[in-house]
Amino acid sequence: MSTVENPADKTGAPAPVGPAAPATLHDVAREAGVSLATASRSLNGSTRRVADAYRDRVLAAAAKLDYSPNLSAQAVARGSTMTVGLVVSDIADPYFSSIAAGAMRVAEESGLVVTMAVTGRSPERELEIVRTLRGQRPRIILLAGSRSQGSAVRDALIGELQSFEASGGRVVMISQRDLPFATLSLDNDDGAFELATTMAGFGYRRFAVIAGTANVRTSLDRVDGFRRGLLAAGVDSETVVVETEFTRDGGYDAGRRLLERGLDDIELVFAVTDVMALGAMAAFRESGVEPGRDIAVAGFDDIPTVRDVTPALTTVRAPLVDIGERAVRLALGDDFDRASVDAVPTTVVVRASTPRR
Amino acid sequence: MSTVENPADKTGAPAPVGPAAPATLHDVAREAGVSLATASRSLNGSTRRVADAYRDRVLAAAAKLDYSPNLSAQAVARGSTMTVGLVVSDIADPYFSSIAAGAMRVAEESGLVVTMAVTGRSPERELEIVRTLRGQRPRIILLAGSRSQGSAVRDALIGELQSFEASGGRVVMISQRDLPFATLSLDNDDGAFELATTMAGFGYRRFAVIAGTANVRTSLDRVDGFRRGLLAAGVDSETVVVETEFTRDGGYDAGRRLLERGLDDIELVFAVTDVMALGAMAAFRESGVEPGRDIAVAGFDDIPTVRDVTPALTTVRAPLVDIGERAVRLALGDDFDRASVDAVPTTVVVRASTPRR
DNA sequence: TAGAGTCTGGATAGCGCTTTCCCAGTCGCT
DNA sequence: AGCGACTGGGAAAGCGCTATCCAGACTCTA
Repeated sequence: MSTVENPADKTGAPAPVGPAAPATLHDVAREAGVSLATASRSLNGSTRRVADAYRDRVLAAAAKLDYSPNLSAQAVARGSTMTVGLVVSDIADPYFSSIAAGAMRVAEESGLVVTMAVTGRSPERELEIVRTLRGQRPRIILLAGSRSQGSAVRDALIGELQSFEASGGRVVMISQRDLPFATLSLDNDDGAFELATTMAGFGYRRFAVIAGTANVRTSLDRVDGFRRGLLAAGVDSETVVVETEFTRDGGYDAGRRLLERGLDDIELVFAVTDVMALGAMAAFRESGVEPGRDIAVAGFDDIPTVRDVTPALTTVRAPLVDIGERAVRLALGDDFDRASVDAVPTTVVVRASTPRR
Repeated sequence: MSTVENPADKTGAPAPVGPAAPATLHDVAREAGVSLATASRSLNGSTRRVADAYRDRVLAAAAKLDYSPNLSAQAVARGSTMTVGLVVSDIADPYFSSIAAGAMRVAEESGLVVTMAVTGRSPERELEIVRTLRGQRPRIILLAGSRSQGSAVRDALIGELQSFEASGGRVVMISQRDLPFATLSLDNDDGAFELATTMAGFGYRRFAVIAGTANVRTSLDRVDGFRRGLLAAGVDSETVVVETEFTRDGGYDAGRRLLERGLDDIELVFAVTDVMALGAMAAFRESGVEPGRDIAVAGFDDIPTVRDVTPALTTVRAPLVDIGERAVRLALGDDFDRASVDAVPTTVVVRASTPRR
């Protein structure tokens, strides 16, 4: 904002007009012929009343000068901001964008500004992001899709977040329930359990699971829940597990690996996320194995698109938007408890990809 | 950040320990036994050198106190920020989340912090968002999916953005090319044109178009381009146009309306966005009209999921992530031209939803 | 050995805003 | 008339930080 200011320029040549600095509150006050204090009080709801005559003059001056209060300056003066930091793994992933949509909705509703960052699933990047986020002094930091099992980076992240909390910030983790912060998690275990029993009830007996990499809690919980469900349903056959990336292409890749291995002894493939299931279905179909007919497929999350694919995907519905909303409401609550662990219930949604046998 | 500070409390009762204010640079300087200036110089790359002995002491003190620079204060002192404001219609929509992903990637690459806001497709909301965004004094404001044809709100929006530019900010519009700002648009017209001629080449002669509401430029361009293409290909039959919301459900609704009207004289339905096409396909299928067999369907954008639906959707590929990246690169460029209008080329992608006749 | 440069710390004046604190004016009472 | 209790404007002290300016300590050259 370096303004070229050269009142002594008498050359007649047009002064190189740099960007004019935006009007300050001072400018408004001068224009209105009132003090700084009065201008400030008029333009934001302070506790103090301002006589209408004065206020109108200030408002008019502000409009005339196109005044826009400098939020950074306000933050400094007030010692607090109206910001919430949202960090997700990948905003193009419907899982995260749905959560983000919910979070942003209630944040904006509450007059909060959302600053968002993407980790690309890198713990180092996540740490770095939280560091700079902390510099913003947000009211809330929301972490969705965090991951980092017992590493130095993880400890640093925890430390960073704890410092943040120590200075009055609030952090909410979404679906990473083994970090020492308020957590809003899906009922991954139960959802997968119920999916398994339901599928067993449909007559399926032999399963494969497409899982995420082992350091991701969400994946572990879903796999475990599924296994428990099978056990509970009396399924005793071995379940094949394939590990892969948490993306559509990861699922595709896992699908290919299953194909190579041979699908003869597998009746149903459970992918721990819908996007992975989608990828796997694509791989199957590409090889002439028709999902829903030759092999059943189920996912988890119920992202919007899975009802529009063919066959429509059986999955476990996670109220993603709702989770985003709840996360910020939780953080905003008067009775915020930094140790609370809420699990949002999930429900099995049966669709055409898993016909009864 | 109201800290309870009561050193005189001798009651023995544990002082109600409010959140401790985060360490300030002042604290660090004191801890390190140096001046504020030296501390500041050590902790950010200032032009001035500071002797290693001093710097190390400062760094150690900062680490010990868990210091995190207050970005707002820096912004105020420096008179500039490292922020970019990104406003989209709906972050859960893959169209926008892809653009956002691209934009965020290069923003973070450049050390910029992204603050994002969602308009929900409301012009009023958009205006309000831009107002508060301006208060952040971001370096850049990126508007994706803006809409507002000739209203008072539109004028206010333009005014707001112009004030922003006047004070050195940069604004880039994505795919809303008739606002007086630098614009990065898709080659909507050409893409639709080519889709039309390709489809005519496949033997289709009778078309329906699912369009967005009339005040959205992108929709208009796509419809016009499609019409021009048909004309150029010598198609002379009347094209049915249905207007609807820019969402999956809007598409579904339009599909239903087409079904009610009767599909006998229609061979191919072109929806101006993929999400709308997806909705329409769902409606068709629900009524026993099989897309790709009983009726051809084509979309626009090539969002990730459309290759995974069945039949895979013929569409016009828009390099969405790329657009997001280019938008912020454009804004960051030394040779930024606030009047530039770039159109990103699109390519027709033929898939199973539009078999040759 | 002076005089002119360089370095590099420290003091300090802001940045744009909020929020005490002070004070003059007005009101309602006795 | 006299006096406490409001009201509401203005001066000014910060908020946490940067950047300018100054001063002392060195290093060079002539």
